[in-house]
Amino acid sequence: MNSEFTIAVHSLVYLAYLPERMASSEMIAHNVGTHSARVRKVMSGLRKAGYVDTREGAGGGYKLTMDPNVVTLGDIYKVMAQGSLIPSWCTGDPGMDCVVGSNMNQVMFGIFCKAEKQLESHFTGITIQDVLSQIHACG
Amino acid sequence: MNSEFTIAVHSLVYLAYLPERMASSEMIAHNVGTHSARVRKVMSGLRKAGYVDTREGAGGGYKLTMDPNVVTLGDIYKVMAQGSLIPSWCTGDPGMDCVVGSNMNQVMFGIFCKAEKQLESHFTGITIQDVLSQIHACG
DNA sequence: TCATACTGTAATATTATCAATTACAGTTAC
DNA sequence: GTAACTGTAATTGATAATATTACAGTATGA
Repeated sequence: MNSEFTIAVHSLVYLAYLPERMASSEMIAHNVGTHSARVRKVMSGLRKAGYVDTREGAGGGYKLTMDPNVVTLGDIYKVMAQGSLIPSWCTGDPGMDCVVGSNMNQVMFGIFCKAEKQLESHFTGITIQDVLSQIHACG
Repeated sequence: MNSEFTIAVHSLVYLAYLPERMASSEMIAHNVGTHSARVRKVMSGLRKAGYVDTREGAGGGYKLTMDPNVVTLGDIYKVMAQGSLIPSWCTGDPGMDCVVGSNMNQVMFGIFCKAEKQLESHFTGITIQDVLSQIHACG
């Protein structure tokens, strides 16, 4: 699984947790446990998808624009990690003589696609606020 | 996703397809599109789990022992790729001061575990015979 | 207007993971 | 005894993930 998805979720939950709902890449990176450049890349994707606002320059940073009760992990998955379940490595070869060898690729692809849809719908059942609530329940 | 799972499924479907339900690692490797040593490693796991029988020596190879209508991809997943959905890379750090940073790891782990259970149950709904039937339907 | 504090992005290094390859001991059939 | 297999591990090579560095662009405030 793509770790950018996890970083994105963590960042959004962190923003939702902050009273101002705003933080710099440096602050987020420290909370997530990675480097600010990586956070900026992930946040750039979230901005393009409309989940955060960016302000460049001094005092700038990222601000959550969406309602944490509305945005789901499914939304984030679609933006950051869609297709991550399907293996890049495929077996068989369509040019083969054998029915099994020549069609396995296609059949497995179909199976993985369905699996991915189910995974997505699982994530769609969890909002950013849900994650934050679970975190508070940990304490 | 671990490609050993795909190799295992392909191998079992291939065995189920053969009239004798038997083949050497060389034959399987050719059909799958990888090397015999890799096939042997995967088949070794399937043997330990009881899905195939092995015969060493000349004229040996692997033989399907289970009913293709009974063995599911879920069974194979459990043996070959369990846990593959959970990212190895984790965000946050339990020793942190911030509630979010210190608990995110645990919460995300729980979410991924549930996701994995659903994935498993998706695979459990598909038998080796189902895959073979889908392949025949391709022609 | 200049220094400062940010984002955006790309390039490069560094690891980690995955897969191919090789090797060889052990086993069975003939 | 030889040939054809499996079992397993070690090594190499390829690819992907992550960290690091760098710097141009932009806003803020003295």
